Amino acid sequence: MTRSSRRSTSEDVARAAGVSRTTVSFVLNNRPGQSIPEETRQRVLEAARRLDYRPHASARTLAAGRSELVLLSIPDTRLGPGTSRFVEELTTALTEHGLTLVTHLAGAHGRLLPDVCATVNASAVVGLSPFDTETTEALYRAGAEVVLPLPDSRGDLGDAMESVGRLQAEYLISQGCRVLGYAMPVQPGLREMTEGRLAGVAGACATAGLAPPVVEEVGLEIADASRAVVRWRSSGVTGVCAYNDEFAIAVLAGLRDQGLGAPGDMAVIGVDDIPTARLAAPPLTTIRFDVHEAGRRRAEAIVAALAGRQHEQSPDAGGPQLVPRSSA
Amino acid sequence: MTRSSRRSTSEDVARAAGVSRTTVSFVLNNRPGQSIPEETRQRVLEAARRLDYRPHASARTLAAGRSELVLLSIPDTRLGPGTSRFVEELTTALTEHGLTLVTHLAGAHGRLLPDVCATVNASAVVGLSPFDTETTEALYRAGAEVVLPLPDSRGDLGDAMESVGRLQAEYLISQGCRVLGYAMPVQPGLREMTEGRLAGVAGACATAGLAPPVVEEVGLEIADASRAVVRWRSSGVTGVCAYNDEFAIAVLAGLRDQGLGAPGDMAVIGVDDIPTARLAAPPLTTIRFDVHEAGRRRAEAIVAALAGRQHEQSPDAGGPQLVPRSSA
DNA sequence: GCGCGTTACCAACGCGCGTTAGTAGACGCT
DNA sequence: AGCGTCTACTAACGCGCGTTGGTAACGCGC
Repeated sequence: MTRSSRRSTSEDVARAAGVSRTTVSFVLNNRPGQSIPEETRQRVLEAARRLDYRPHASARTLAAGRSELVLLSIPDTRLGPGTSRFVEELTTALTEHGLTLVTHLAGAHGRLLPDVCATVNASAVVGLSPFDTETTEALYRAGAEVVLPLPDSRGDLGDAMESVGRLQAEYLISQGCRVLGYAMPVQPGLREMTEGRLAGVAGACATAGLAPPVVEEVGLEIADASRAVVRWRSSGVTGVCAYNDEFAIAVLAGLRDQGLGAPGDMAVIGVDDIPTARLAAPPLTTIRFDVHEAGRRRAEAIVAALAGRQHEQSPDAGGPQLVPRSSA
Repeated sequence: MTRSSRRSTSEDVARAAGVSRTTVSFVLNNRPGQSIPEETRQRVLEAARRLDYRPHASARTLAAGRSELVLLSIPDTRLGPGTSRFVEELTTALTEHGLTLVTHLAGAHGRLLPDVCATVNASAVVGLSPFDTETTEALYRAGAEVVLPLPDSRGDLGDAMESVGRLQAEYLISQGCRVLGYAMPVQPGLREMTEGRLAGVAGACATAGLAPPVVEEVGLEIADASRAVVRWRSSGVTGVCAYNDEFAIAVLAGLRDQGLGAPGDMAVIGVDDIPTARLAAPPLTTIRFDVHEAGRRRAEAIVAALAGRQHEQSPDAGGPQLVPRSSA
């Protein structure tokens, strides 16, 4: 395990190529407006390759005054499968633009977001849901150039959430449900998303001339879900939109616990299309949205903002899709 | 959104406190062996607080020659719920030591690990399973001081995997199963973990004087699992250890598809205790391990290694635990 | 031969910080 | 008074890089 001396610097490359450090910098960042003959250029590139040279991020950041780090803040509430995949996509999409994603789990024990932003010196900070004004201010003060989504804008994610809820409800209604229920997580912290989705459901009900959905808080326990089912039944609910697949599966378990079945006694629809959704009894009807697409778009918004450009969101390409199975 | 001028530097603090930058540095890093009167010390701290000063990470890294960034490499294979939580724990544990975790999803499209290591200038690189010698070399060359786990050592995770498998098998055997099956994911990339766990299961069988487990590849599809169930039945298998809860739930679905049930026709046991495990039909017996503990221990190993100390692993505190429910 | 434009390059500054070497002043002892 | 020691600081260097403001060499027209 020869921990070989030290990494090579642009100085080393310059020496090896027989040019100055400046020239090396010009070549490697292929700076426009410089006249560098092909021969020299090749010599530098070759030397860099041979020495396995990689610019020192901190030095570059310090000199250039901006880093290529993007900080993603995720609420501490156990990140669900949907979020994981989104992070995954965002990471690769940003990588393609030369940016590196650092994810930070915001929570009680961890450091505060602006602190982290300052210590990693991120040039952009991204969240899943909009930051409040105070935090946004603090982030700018901590050195962030770009903060997304901003307090006012709901962010594409917010809108997406609403259309997800709408899609759920519309499908249940199309299947003949006249009274809908909504399975809402007991955990706080998901509120942002929850509210968006619930709003979508309520909207669809209103549009169809139905009463607003009967909201019940549900935990990921059979007993919990079972009680919720009882209450829904007594309210005449025949179709339930769940916050996500995990809660939908809980509702399914609750139904089983009551000796009932989906969709016969109550239709159930989730969100996310997690791997086990198709394995549920009965296989879960759900909403999938193209995280790949979402991650890519978010990444582009970040890149655009960093470049100072205004990024016009491409109009809802790759929106949420219904995945009909047997639970609704 | 007043993007207020610029972040304050130690120079600003020095000016505000009426001392030199050196003194500020001494105070804030409370460097030992310096005699700084309490009065001055307070003046500096107060000024720093008032100016909302936070040292510039890149500058500090550049000067000190080492960063406080730890890079975690995760295989591209969709990170399961277990991994997510581990990352979560590791993040908070490292944060407590003043280190920041950057997670990188290694995969086909992304940049290579040593590249990323160099660009974020990580001082430690951690993986879930040991890196090969070549990669390790490259990481050291990319500037990493600490690479963990090293090629030779299996790492605590490897050992943990084996004991997980053993625990699964021992429980099924204690429940009266004489021929065991193993549900192995079709995806490659999980191989490391899979093999560890399978080895544990095989070991337990051998110890009990039973034949080695009947391995079947399973995908997360009902049809797939159903076929595996048929094959296991024809091999006389009465208990199945699944790679993790998701695959266990698949097996459960496969049993249902064949009109069979657990544990009557075939006992099933998973790993991870994911949220939906208790919601499965029947509720899934599984193995939970204390990720909290694991993350903390890993973090301590990293910190110790960075400090140049040898870290003797505390002997398997917080090992895997059986969570008996009804599927086995 | 001189002036001018172009090409090919480089010295040197500064980013914000940690750190080393050193200094000015107070104090005690001979 | 002179010397040493301790306290309380500070000037200045260098980390590796991007970038500005040059300069030296060369060709070309007159």
